[in-house]
Amino acid sequence: MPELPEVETVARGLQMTVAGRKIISVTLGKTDFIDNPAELEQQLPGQHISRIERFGKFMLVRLSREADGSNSATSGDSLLVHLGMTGHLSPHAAAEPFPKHTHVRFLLDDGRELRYTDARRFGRIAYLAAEHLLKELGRFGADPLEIGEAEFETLLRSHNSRIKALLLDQTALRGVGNIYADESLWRSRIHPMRIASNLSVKEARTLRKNLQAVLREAIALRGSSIIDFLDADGEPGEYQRRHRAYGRERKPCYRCKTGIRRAIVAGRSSYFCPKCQPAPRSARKRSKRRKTVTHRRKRTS
DNA sequence: CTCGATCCCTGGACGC
DNA sequence: TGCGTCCAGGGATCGA
Repeated sequence: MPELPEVETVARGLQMTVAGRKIISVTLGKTDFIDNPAELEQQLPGQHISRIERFGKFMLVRLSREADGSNSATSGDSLLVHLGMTGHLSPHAAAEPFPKHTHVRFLLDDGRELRYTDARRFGRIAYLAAEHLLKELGRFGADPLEIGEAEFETLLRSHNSRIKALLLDQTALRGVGNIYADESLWRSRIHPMRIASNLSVKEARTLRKNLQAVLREAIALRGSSIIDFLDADGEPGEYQRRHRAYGRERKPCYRCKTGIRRAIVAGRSSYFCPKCQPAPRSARKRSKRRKTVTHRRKRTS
């Protein structure tokens, strides 16, 4: 499940291996996850890949009509690529047979093919001219690695949603997904159902620090390989070995040995330590009768 | 504004 | 061995 660290890893790999190459042709398979497939076929051949960067969970393939994309002669057009859950983008020898679920093949001028494979097709590819790109990118929130303390504080204060939901909201912060949300909350001892605006100043600082630390450490280890994430060289990441909460249901908390719990928050599995990350009152089972019946009973299970 | 539900999609795990 | 069922989850969308 590619989140910020995994996408960063792939983008860096591609920057090393395919930046500067010219796209000769484009071959499409299934296109229901592509915004404008015909435009890919029309616009891409002849353009150069000037640079590959990460933007949230997107990869941004910057294109140029010139061989040297170093200056602003770049067309400004870009390919926006989201890996969804199971997307892969990596170069291969063009002669190598391509696997099932290979939906886009960019033939490069050095005999290789940049291939996009995605079994579930939860990903997205869009060819965007400069103006549309800016508009598209404008929908997203701050980069979690760049956001400052004051801005983070303001963000939390202005949302009454659960902190987990806020972390996952790409229009609030771009790039955080389920794994790193849970990991940063565990480190910060904050329950995923806490209301963002209710966090103390100290908690907000702690959370921002831990979120950034988790993301940086994960990038250094080339991401987490949970299901089938592989970097651009086809190598798995190592960060899954460092997970302290995510995927550890019933396993002992690394701090207090209490069994890690799993609950659905913001529609996603959320893992947390019930002792280190105390639940807010608002997280108690919501009953439609709660307004009138204020009884409390012993915790069940 | 915020929530949950639903859908998209396929493969892997699991039970029988 | 094979089949049915459930689950994973990023994101869009819709109704409450």
